[in-house]
Amino acid sequence: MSSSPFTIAQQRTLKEDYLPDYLALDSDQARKKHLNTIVPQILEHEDFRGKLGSEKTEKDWKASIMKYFKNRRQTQRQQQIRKDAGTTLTQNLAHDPVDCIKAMRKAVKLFQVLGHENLDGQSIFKSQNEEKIREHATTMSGNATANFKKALRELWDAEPDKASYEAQAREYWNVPNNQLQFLVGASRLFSAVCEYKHLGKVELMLMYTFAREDGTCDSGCISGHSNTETNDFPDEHQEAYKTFFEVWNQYGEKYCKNPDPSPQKSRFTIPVDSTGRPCFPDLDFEKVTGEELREVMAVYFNSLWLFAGRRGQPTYAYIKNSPGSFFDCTRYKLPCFGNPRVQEFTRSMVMQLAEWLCEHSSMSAPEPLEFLSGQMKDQPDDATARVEMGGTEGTELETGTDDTAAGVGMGGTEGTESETGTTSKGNAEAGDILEDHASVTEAPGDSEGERVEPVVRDDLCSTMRDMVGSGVAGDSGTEREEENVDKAVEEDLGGTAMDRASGPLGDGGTEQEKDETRNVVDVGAGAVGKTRKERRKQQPEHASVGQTLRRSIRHNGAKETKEQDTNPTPTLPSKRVNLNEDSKEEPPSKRPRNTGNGKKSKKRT
DNA sequence: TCGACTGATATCATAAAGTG
DNA sequence: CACTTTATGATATCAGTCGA
Repeated sequence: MSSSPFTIAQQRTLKEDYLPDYLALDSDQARKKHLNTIVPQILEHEDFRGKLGSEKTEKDWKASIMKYFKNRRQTQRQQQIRKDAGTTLTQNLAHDPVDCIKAMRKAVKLFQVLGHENLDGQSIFKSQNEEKIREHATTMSGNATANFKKALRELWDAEPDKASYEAQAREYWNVPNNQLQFLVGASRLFSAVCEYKHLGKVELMLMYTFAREDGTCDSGCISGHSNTETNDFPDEHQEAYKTFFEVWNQYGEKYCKNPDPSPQKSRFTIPVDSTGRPCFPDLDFEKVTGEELREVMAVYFNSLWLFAGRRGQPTYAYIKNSPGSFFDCTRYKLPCFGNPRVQEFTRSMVMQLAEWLCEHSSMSAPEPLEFLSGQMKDQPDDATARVEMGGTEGTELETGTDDTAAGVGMGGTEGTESETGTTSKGNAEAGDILEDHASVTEAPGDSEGERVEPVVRDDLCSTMRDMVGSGVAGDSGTEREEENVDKAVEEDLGGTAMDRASGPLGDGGTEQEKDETRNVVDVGAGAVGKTRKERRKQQPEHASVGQTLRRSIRHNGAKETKEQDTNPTPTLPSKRVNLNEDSKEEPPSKRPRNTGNGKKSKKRT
């Protein structure tokens, strides 16, 4: 019954053209008189005349129209009553302890960005094949809910191309986004803590500085107020804040700034043949150290992997277990295979494989090794696989700003992580993102190769003000713009992940030179990363109210910036509580209370 | 044991129509 | 006209299952 008898256009006409005047009248008599005037007009309106269904007589339609207005009047009245009676109640909702507790719990999860939800190939597979899995589940006996998991397991086990899913999973993993998530979480937590009132009246402000791999720092603050009406400190004391901010920036940069991110060029290069296929370089094994050999090999496989149109990095484990799925075993009889960066792949195995590659996969070889094409084959520009690799790990390969770049989202090699602990490039920063909607004029895409995931969501119900500096601390403090993040660019959430594993040295990926004509791959000769599997993904959450984020993106020492890539990554697997959904949520104070009537949940949008 | 995921169910706001 | 009833949509919550 809630479905309107009128079409969308008719509803719009009623609502926009006629309703305001009707509701503006202040007496029943005036409304009645007005109604008698407008109903005939409406029936003659181009959206209505001849467009009202035959299921009702004209008299009935006239009654429906009148009813529409009367119902609206009734709704207006009830809302007014509610408002009058519950002004304080509404206020209290913002401070509802239960809501606050919930917010805090969610925030805690957010802070556990690194500790939740191992996002792996299977979860990607699940998200992309939900229907298929569901169908499969229905064919099984027993509990449907439980069957979903069984079905998933079965289909996943049977999936021949797990590697591509694994590669995709790696893309959802990067530090900049973790930083954003941290801010979202902090913002929400501050709000919840302040509103919970367990601390009584409270004012909070968190100053932060994040380091970016391109040498810049990203500073800002988060505020929380027990009274949401309270101004942020930076607003109320702009000069003082500006002064403080300068000092803070100096402090933050002192301790957060990363070492020179310039790439370390290697003395080795990965040659590329006329078709763009990377070939194994001719090496003098007498002059190559074991570590260098591993590195060269790793980069070579990365290049080859990308050349095949695959994403991420080679999934060595899967390749090893199912070589036939990844290359033509009849043509290429590798003596052994494994991740050259891990010690489990022994020195002798590395040598064995290197010798084989030198013989069978060099520029002079008739049939150099080639991976079977992956699902990215249709993506342009990846033939040369972003071959510029200044640094060490394959991470450099993914520095392309273009989402179509094959080398997207490569963290460390599978099971590999930088031992430097420094995060990789991909400065798809919250700031960048948020700056978009904060209307900051200064181009924020301050890092190259950044993989900007437009993960802006409106879940940051706080306001975010960016302070974009260009080397002068706090120099733009007055440029703050406040804008409800609800209005923020909301893109595909796919990119909430980030590469965690970074190149051991240099992270030269930031130095990507997109010279498509280059036909060699510079191989960084950095140290081999240690193995450690840490692929995790944070659960997106929404921020709550009552606090403000201010950020300052500092570009000190940043190299030439590139246009931020706004292409969303492949869609992040939709979750029951996903960002999109969450992001639609309004702050408790504004959010309409839960509605529902016991019907089955409909597919969420 | 706990957290995550699922489908099922409960709750509430809203809109259209019915009733006195 | 005011109020009630009915239907629907959206979201929260619950219980069962699985895996770490």
